[in-house]
Amino acid sequence: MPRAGLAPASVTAAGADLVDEIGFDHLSMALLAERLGVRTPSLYKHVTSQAELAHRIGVLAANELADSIRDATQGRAGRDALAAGAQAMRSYVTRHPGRYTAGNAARSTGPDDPLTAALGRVLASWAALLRGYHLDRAQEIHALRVLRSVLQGFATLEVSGGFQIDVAVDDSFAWTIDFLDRGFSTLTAPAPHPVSPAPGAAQEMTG
Amino acid sequence: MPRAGLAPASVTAAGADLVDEIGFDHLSMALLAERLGVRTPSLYKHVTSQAELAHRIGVLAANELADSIRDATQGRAGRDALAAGAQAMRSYVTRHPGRYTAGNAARSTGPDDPLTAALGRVLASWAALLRGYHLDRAQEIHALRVLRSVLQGFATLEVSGGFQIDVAVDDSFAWTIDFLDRGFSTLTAPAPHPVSPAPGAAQEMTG
DNA sequence: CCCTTTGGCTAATCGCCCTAGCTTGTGGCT
DNA sequence: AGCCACAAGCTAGGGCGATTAGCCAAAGGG
Repeated sequence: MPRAGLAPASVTAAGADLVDEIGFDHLSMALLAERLGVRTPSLYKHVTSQAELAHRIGVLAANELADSIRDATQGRAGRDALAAGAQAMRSYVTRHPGRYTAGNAARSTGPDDPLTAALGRVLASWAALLRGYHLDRAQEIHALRVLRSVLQGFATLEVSGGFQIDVAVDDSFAWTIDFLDRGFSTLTAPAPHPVSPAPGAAQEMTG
Repeated sequence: MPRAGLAPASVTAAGADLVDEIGFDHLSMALLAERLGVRTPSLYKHVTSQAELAHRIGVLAANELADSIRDATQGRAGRDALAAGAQAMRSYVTRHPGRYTAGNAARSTGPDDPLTAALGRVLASWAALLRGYHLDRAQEIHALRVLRSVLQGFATLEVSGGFQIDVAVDDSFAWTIDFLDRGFSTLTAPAPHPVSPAPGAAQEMTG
């Protein structure tokens, strides 16, 4: 009987494909084994437990997401970068809902956990993106959290079917990016004393 | 041997308490039975399956959340209402993370499903809250989705430990409400031709 | 060509969801 | 007070999925 030629990475990859098809919470060792043409216990030669498998899928997802965002925002800045990055994330979540869920479910076990680095990459991308808005330090952290909250919430609601009239979801997403961009932009302008507003802000308010 | 005097509602309530303590994904019939001083199969006299139990907990959570938001926003409008409603939700999620997860995991089975009504109540609260900003119809739905996305995302990230420096989470939340309020407020003002900005907006923009 | 390593298999255990069928409180009716 | 129907709890058991133990063969290096 020939061998299947599996490895931790290939098992993880197959698991990632599987959860995207059947949903993260329906992941089972039996199903994955069947998919790989192998008996269930054989998987344990490559992965110590189902929990570890789920964790690996989560790490994979976080890294793929980080790559997507990095690629999408390359060479862009400000509003363009925001739109591209947000769209990249939304598109990734829509195409890989199972992986994304795995990434959310995974919990970092410590600084050496590759998940820590992977999530850090995503976070760094958002932080870099916000740097284009020249916020002061005090607001940066808050803005970052708002951005993460919106994107996470929107993505979660969308894949879980929380938006009933799904016709307009694309519009809502564009509107959301606009909303964020305007919000972040107007943070850079305000001063404690009367000044002439920044051009973008002026157009928003008076025109 | 005396009877335990259980009922569907009391089983659901005990289950809700349980998931808040151990986390929604650790819910088990065995654990709940033990907690109620009863053998596992006895639970099936009151609940048809673990899935149904989880669903009931989700409905309970959605209704409790709707009540909290309604109570918090009573007699308030505009920014006050937004702050109170958002805070009510955040506080509910923080106190009842298991219930909240159950509410998110639950999927409506149809128009007769009480979950549909319960989620509708929450949605209606947010919609009523936004009505105070006098947005045009076209923007209302987008604004509603942004609001839901932010709150859902923030709550999820907070309970899942996604915000590392948890010292400043309260500040970030206040900042977020401010951000939303400013964003929603400036939507009411813009007109296609020069007009004097609304008082609130003017204050924001000019200092 | 042998031998070590290693990936795959079968057999078996454990835990948990759930069903079947018995037993006995409990509340209503006479 | 006594009887009866129903409902709530219990024990026993089936089934499924994760996991472990231990065997056996395939691959690759000497």
